[in-house]
Amino acid sequence: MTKPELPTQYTPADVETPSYERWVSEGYFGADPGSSREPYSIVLPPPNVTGVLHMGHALDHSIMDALTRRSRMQGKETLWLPGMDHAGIATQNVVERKLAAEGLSRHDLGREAFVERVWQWKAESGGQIQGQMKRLGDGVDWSRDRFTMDEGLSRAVQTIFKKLFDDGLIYRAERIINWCVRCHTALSDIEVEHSEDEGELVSIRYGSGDESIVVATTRAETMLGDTAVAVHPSDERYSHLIGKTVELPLTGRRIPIVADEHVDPSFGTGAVKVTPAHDPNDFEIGRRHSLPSLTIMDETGLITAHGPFEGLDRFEARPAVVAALRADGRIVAEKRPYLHSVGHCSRCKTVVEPRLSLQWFVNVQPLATAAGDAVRDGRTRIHPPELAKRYFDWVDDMHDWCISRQLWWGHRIPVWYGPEGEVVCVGPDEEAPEGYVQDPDVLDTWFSSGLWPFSTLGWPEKTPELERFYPTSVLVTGYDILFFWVARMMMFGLYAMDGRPPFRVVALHGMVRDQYGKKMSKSFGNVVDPLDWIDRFGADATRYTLLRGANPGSDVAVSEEWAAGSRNFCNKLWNATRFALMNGASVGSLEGAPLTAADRWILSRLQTVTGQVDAAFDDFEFAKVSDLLYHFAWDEVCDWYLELAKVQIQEGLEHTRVVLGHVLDALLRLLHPLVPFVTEELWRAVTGGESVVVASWPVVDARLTDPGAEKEILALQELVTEVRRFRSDQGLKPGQKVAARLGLAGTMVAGHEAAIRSLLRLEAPGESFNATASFTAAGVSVEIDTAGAIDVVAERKRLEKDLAGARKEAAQAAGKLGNEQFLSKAPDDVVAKIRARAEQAAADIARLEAQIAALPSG
RNA sequence: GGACGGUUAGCUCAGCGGUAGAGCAUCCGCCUUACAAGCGGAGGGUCACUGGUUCGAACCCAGUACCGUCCA
Repeated sequence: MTKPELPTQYTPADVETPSYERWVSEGYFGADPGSSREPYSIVLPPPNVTGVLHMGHALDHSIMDALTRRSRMQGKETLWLPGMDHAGIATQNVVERKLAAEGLSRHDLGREAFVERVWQWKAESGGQIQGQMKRLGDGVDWSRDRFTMDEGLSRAVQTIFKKLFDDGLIYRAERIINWCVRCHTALSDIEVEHSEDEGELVSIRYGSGDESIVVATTRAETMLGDTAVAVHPSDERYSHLIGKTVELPLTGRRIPIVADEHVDPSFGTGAVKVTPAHDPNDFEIGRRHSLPSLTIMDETGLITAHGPFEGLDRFEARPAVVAALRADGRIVAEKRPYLHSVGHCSRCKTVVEPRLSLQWFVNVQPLATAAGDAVRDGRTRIHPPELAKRYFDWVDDMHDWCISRQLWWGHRIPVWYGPEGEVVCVGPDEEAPEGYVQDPDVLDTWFSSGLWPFSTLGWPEKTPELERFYPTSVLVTGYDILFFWVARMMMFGLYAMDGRPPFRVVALHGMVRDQYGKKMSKSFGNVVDPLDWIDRFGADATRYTLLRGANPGSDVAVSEEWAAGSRNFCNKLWNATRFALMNGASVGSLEGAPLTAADRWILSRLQTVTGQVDAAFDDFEFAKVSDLLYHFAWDEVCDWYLELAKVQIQEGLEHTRVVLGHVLDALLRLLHPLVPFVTEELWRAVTGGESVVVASWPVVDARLTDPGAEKEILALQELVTEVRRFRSDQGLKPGQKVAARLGLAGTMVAGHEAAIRSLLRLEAPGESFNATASFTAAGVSVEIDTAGAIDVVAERKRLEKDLAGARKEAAQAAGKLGNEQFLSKAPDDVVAKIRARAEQAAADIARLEAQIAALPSG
């Protein structure tokens, strides 16, 4: 077949989109549950329907793509299943903002029309990330694309809700929950982000005279809702007050002083105000002492009742209350600014308000225990294992999960209320009784994404997909969401699938950071857009940059320079292949070919590298995989073998073309999972094959391992490097040819004269040959006619540096060998190694001293 | 306050008991017919600190300091 002439530079934009489209249209990424091959499956952590691709996704996806592409090449029936979640709060916010621009609120539309609007938004502008995933090259099975609000997945949600409800694991209760006054909804603990913020600490005197007590608070306005003051029962300072009442300032109410074990007597004054309706700890104290709960704030954060404060926002009420207390002489101390931990809504960053509210909860205790046990007994392996402790810390101390959200976009809670207060949970295909009204709330988005590993495979139906691909082989995600999302999938998976966990392995990666290891943030201005890199450097370079830094569980620092470096690497592959093709490289049988030492060396190295790459892949060591292949490709294939091959081709060794083809074929296949586009282009050119996507993964051929050839080429490299150093020190231009006499007879590199002369640009000595410099390198005596006086100073410097190195070496070795303890206690092979080193050093010293002595003076 | 991780070349990181490594950056020299997105060469580190274990410690142990992350 004819092979296309390649341009001198790789242009990713020319090949990426057509390649991707061809892969999809050929159906390479489709998974067949009916196949008899070994299954391998990964579900994509569903991005938000509102989301766009960021570097975190790019890393996550590059890893999954590398794993599934390799698995596919290994002949496994590989499923990588894509999809999105409906992102309740985020999506509702987006659509509400659009409505606001039209001067409308969701209430103007009503629930049904609003939800219709959200679907319309999704159809028009949701899921941008899917197009971006294609740019990155994600080999997902698009025919199995799922969305958490789809009919099937909604059915899964309703099914598991009903099951949990019937098992008594879902209940409704009035509790203190995290309330976002902007999103107007409850949040679970994990949707709250804590930060150290500046606030104030105000100490307030309650009561008067002997019967007064000082409490401190950072939320002064909540005193309006206080229903007690609590002290520790054994705190002698206050024992006389326990059981009495004090007057609550500004309100005229009298509130009791109660004794509670949970009060820390060493904190502040040792007395705490108790606001059961607005603080989780106070709520518990209130429960223990049967205190009333007074709600003093509405759901938008405005103070309700209490005279002058009515209608004030909580942050306006705070100074107003403090001012009123001050006027009343109640303020004992004020600390401002006062640093303390404040919770914020993870979606909109508004300060979260603890609020007493009637909500639905999952009793997680039995589920969390099972989730912990699955990892403890090894059914699911967390990688790297150090992170398992964090997982245990989380699942072993999990609080009940608040799952109701006061939103319209999401899975509506399948609970209906009857006219007499009846409560029924309605399963799929069931009808609520006539006259019943459905709960208005929807479920937390995590409730549906917690079902992802099996709802996407068709659960609750017993589908072939579920049978074949569950449990999934590996979950790839960042360690930052190990606690909530992973734990939730584990809980639901074990619960729904008869104790079978959803993944065999959880492989965790870190966060993507900038070149100084700083977190990427909009406010810091160091955010890199992966699409910008894909445009400028190519998808392969973007992926390679991320994978090259991806050590298990640790963060990845990236910069533009490294992306450029990755692009350069792709270009190197391009040009190496171009060279090979220009020289007729092709795949074929090596059987019976007159392989040279160089051929046997590169083939041997290929086996070693293949084995190392496999091991690293199996351990999710993507940085190592990348590094191994980078060095093999660049340093060994390009820098050495191609140069040696030039000589062989010139000598008419035809089989060299096959060796070139063989090595490139394997190298490109090994690299394909990391850099799919450039390898596809080149592999097709070299082999004429259909696609590297469906090519087989290289396997180690132990027969090609050749330690003898490796040693021989190592010696050759040593010699060439030494002579290059001499040339460089002597200011001989790389391209400048000089005459040299080489004492190769009897050395390990005796058969490589042509290669040595070619690599070093050394001509055979002519009649006028006059050695102006001579030295020994790798056991070979080298005499060079530099066609003029040599730079004696440079030469002396070079030799003396080597001599100093050899002397240091000799001293170190002698030190060890002179130590009785070392000789008697160190293993024999170590002692032998040191002895050999001492002998080598001694020989080097003698040789170098002689060379220095032989230098012309001056 | 608790837990975990980190501290190795200018930057980002490997190495985890037997001669300190890589990429990028730096310096010098080269357009040598695959590649200047390249080629050849060079410089650069009391492996945070203090003790301990060991014939031998960047590596194991203890403590200290600083940084980071999560939880409270």
